[in-house]
Amino acid sequence: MADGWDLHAVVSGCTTPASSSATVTVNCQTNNVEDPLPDLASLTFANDDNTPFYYPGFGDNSDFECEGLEEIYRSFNFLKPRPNNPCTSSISPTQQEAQSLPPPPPQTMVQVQQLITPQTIKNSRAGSSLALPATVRSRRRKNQQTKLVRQMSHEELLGDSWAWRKYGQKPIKGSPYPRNYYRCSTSKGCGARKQVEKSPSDPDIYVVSYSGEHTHPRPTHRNSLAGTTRAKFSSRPTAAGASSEPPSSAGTVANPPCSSSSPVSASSLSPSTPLIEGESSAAPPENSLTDAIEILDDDEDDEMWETECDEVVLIPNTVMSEDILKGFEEVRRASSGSTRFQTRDNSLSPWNFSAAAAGGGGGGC
DNA sequence: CGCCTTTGACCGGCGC
DNA sequence: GCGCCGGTCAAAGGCG
Repeated sequence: MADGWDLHAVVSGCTTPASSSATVTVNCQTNNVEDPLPDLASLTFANDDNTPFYYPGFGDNSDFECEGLEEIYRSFNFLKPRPNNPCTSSISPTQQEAQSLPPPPPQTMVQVQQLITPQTIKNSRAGSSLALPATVRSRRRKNQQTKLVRQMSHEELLGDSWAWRKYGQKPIKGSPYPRNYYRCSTSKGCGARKQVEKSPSDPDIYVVSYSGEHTHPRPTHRNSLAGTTRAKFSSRPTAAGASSEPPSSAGTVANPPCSSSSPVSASSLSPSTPLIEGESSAAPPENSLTDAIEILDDDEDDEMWETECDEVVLIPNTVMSEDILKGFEEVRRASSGSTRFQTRDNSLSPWNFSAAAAGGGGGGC
């Protein structure tokens, strides 16, 4: 999908009126930011609740023009409420400049369609098809699904404290990488879901889509270690064997393509990441992606830039063990050189991201 | 034993 | 109406 991977998603009806229809655009500026430090500097990392991250440009409802998106982000624990701060008050000069500039090129953006209808709400609230008999599966209309789409780095994918379970993987037409599907496994009946796929335009970036709502508090630790470490290398071809990614451990492990979509298995993380909120929030990733967010009215595409909410959102890296970091290094070395790769213990390979993917961005709303 | 990943099949939405 | 495509299910097998 490369440059054209516009993702149509619907922001879960967490807080948006059922009659609303909007598009959320996440503009990943990461690759365009020469110096991410200013962005990081504008961040504050409090830890007084379960939302360890604070993102500039979000928080103050009175000034925040993208309230809907803010809520979405909040619901996903991407944001932390802040006392007061207008959209522009905390952004760096670089970001301000970006705001004053015309919309970035399409290839740097992810457009998320938000078409919330009563049916959408109904479906999402219903909790998902899981509760339905196999013969009465609830399949929401694709365009009506509410999603929050973000682009993340490997590190960011690692920093998700939610527990995710992979339930599917599909090759996506037009994309060399498969899309992986995860649902929250922290609590039964939790409707939070997550999709992770690798950006064709930048193998180091992952496109993560969140949908649904968490029906439980953010876990302080991952509750399951079982089946998280898969040391064996599977030669089994994946449906999307098109992946050009380095065979990740996981990849190799189970699906290279998969790895492609998500570098680290949440599960693989589980055992080694205690998820200390404070700690995680205090250490922004060097490669944090900087995203500009825009709320767009789907019915008024011509006015897509009208809201001018290109707020920069930084998703700081959370917890990453040394092993994982080392694993990344190994993966990168391997990917740049040989075609065959194996991590020291297989289980920590950044490419083994099944759940990690899940881990990616911090859970659905 | 419980939870995980993998993966083919199934199903429904959507475009033509 | 048909076929493509994406999302989900569920069986099988693995790991701690």
